[in-house]
Formats: sequence, C-alpha cells, structure tokens
Amino acid sequence: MAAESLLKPVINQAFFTRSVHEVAPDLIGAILTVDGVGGVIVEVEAYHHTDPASHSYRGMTPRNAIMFGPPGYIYVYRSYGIHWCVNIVCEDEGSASAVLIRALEPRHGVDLMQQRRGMDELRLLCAGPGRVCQALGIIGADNGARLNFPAKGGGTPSRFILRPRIHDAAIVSGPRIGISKAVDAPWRFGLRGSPYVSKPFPE
DNA sequence: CAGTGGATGCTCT
DNA sequence: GAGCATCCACTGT
Repeated sequence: MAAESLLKPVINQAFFTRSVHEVAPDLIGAILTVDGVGGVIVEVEAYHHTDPASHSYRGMTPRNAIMFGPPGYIYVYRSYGIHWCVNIVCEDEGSASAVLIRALEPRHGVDLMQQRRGMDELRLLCAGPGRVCQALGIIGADNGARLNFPAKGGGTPSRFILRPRIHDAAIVSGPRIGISKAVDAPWRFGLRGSPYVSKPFPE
C-alpha cells in the first residue's frame, strides 16, 4: 500500500468510479461536513462487493439498495440496533462498493458536535462510525443523499459536503474493526499519527 | 488500563 | 431466531 497518496484529488463522480481500495485512502485528509458541521477524515474502511464482510456481498436487499446505485451517494445503516454508520458509495468493477467513514478530526461546528455527543473531549467526539454520525447529525433519513458534485441543473444543495485535502497525507493501513469475515484484509486506512482515530494503527 | 456485558432494532435465514 | 461494519458503563487490576 502506497505510503503517500495523491495530492488534492478532484472530488467528482469519477473520483468514486474507481477501485474502492484506491478511493478509501484518497479520502483521508478530505473534509466532510453535514450542514456545515464536521472535520477532516482521518479513518475509513473499504468494502468491495466481492468481500464477504461487505453488506453488498450477498446481493441487493432493501437495506443496501443504495450501494447498487450510482457512485457518490450516501449509504446509512443502523449498527447493533443503536448507532448509525455512514458510507460513500463507489462504483468498482460495475457493482456495489462503499467506503465507511470511521473517524474525523473535529473542525467545524465543534460546539454543536459536543452538544449532540454529550461530551467535550475532542479526541472522542468523532472517533468511531457511530460517533461520527451522532456528532454530525446523520440519521437513517439521510440514506440515499447525494454529495455535492459540481451542480448539474441545480436542485437543492446536499447537506453532505466533501472537500478534497489540500496537503499531502501520510496514509497507514491495517485490518478492519468489528467484522467477522475477511478479518485480515488490510482495508482500514488512517492518517498517520492522528490522535482522532477510533483505535491506534500498528505502525 | 484491560476485559466484560448490556442496551437495542433491524436484516436476513 | 441469530447475528451484527458499536458504544458506554462498570468491573478489577
């Protein structure tokens, strides 16, 4: 896995029409906000449609239908009956793949995130997929929302804004968290040295 | 700190 | 009816 990755990628639909294993590390360092609240993406996981750990592995169901649609859309699902988790859909080899957003470095709307999370400590505000959704106010109704691609014919702007990173980023990778299949595949990516990840990466 | 277990709801078998 | 792409509180060092 490349230690350094693309400087300032252009975030458009083509960005998400690539191998999900390339898209995922390229999202590290980008800024994700929902209604202006969010921060720098410091941890993600890639889920390819041929991956037994992916929701799309067994084909389309009502829950994962968004994954089978066009890339650049938001897939939200409930985890363990309690938490929401947010993904960005990718089109990899013509079928459903996605990148799970696992942690952010809080930057925008910190007060609101602290209020929603019921805690002040920045390091734990967005350190985990459930925490990211709670801090950013992402819920099931956001499933199927669209990222702000360059406007084509107007329409209401999305709550979800993704801006590319502006500095190069040192990427680390390792096995994913909380899964029971394909447990050794190194498809979790993080910003090297970030204290805002959900769990340290082995260096 | 590390380890355990409870909360909770929806999907798919 | 089982099994989760989780988090938090609580236990015992």
